[in-house]
Amino acid sequence: MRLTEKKIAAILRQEGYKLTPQRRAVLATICLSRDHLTPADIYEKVRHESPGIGLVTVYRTLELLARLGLICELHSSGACRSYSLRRPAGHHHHLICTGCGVVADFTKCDLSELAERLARETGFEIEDHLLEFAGRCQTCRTSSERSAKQGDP
Amino acid sequence: MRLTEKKIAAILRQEGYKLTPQRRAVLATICLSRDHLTPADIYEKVRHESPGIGLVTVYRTLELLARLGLICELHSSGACRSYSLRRPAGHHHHLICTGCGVVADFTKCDLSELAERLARETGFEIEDHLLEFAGRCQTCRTSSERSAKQGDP
DNA sequence: CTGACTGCAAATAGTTTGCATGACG
DNA sequence: CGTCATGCAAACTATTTGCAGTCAG
Repeated sequence: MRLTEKKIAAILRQEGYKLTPQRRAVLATICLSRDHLTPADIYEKVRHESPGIGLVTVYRTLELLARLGLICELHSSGACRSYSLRRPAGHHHHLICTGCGVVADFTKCDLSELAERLARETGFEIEDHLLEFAGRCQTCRTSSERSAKQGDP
Repeated sequence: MRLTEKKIAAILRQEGYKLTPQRRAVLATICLSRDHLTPADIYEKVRHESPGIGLVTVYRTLELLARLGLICELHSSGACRSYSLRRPAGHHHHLICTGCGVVADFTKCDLSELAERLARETGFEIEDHLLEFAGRCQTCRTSSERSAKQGDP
C-alpha cells in the first residue's frame, strides 16, 4: 500500500514535527504526482495553492521528508536532484525516458545474487543500490517514428 | 585493455581537436587516478602541474571528453558530478562507500533479462542503464568496528 | 506561551558565457 | 597564418544560512 498524505502527516506528528500548511501543501503535491519533481517543480506547483510560500521552505520540507525516509531522491544526468514519494516496498527503481523525461518506476528486481558476488569480491558490505534504466518510452518512440517519416528537422 | 593517455590523445587528434598542454594535463590527471573526480578535484590536481590553468578550461575539457565518450560521469548523492576514465567494456557500474566515498567499479552484470521484462511491460525501448551499489568498504568497516570498541564519539 | 517554522535577503557553491588574447597544426 | 582554445570576469542557477517575525501545539 502506498504512503498517503495522512500517513505521512501522522508520522511527522509522531516524530515531533509541526504540521504547517506549507508542509501540507508540499506533501500534497508530492503525493498527487507520480513523477519525480525537482524542488523548483514542487515550488511552482505549491505556489498555486499557497501563494505566499517560499522556495526555502520547500527545500527545508524536502530535506525533512527525505531525512525521515518518506520521499526518495533521484539523481540522473539531467536534473540533478528530484524527489518522489517513497514506495512501500522499501526501494524501487527508475526507467527514465531520454525523450520526454518521464520516469516510470519498477520495484521487482533481483540483484541479490549480484550483490552477494560483489560483496565477496570487493569486501564491501552492501547496504543499498540504485538502478536506473534509460530508454525511450512508448509515446516518444511512436512520435519519433512519425516525425522520421515526415522528415524530422 | 584500459584507455591510455596516448590513445585518448590520438583520438582527440583524429577528431580534429587540438592537443594543448591544458588538455594533456587534465587527461593525465584522469588517467592517473582510479577514483572518480569532481571538476574541482581535477582542477586542484592539475594546478600543481599547470599553475596557470583555469577552472573553466577543466570544465570545457571534461565536457569534450565526455562528449567523445572517453570519460564517464557519475551521479551520486554526495558529489553530483564526477568523472573517471571510461572502461573499455563499454559500460561499468559503481560501488560507492558511504563511509569514505571511495568508488569501486565493476563491469560484470547481467541485466538483460530484467531489461527485456521491463521493455515488455512498459513499452520502453531500453538503451542504457546505471547501476550503483552503496555500502561500506572493507577499510571503513574495519575502522568503524575499531572505533565502536573504543566508543566512537 | 514558546520553541519550532516561515519568509526574506544575502551568502555560497557550482557551472556557463562573452570576449580579447594566445598558441596548435 | 587562421582558427580553435584559453583565461579572465561576469552572469547565472541551485542551494544554504542568518535573522526577525509568526504560529502550531
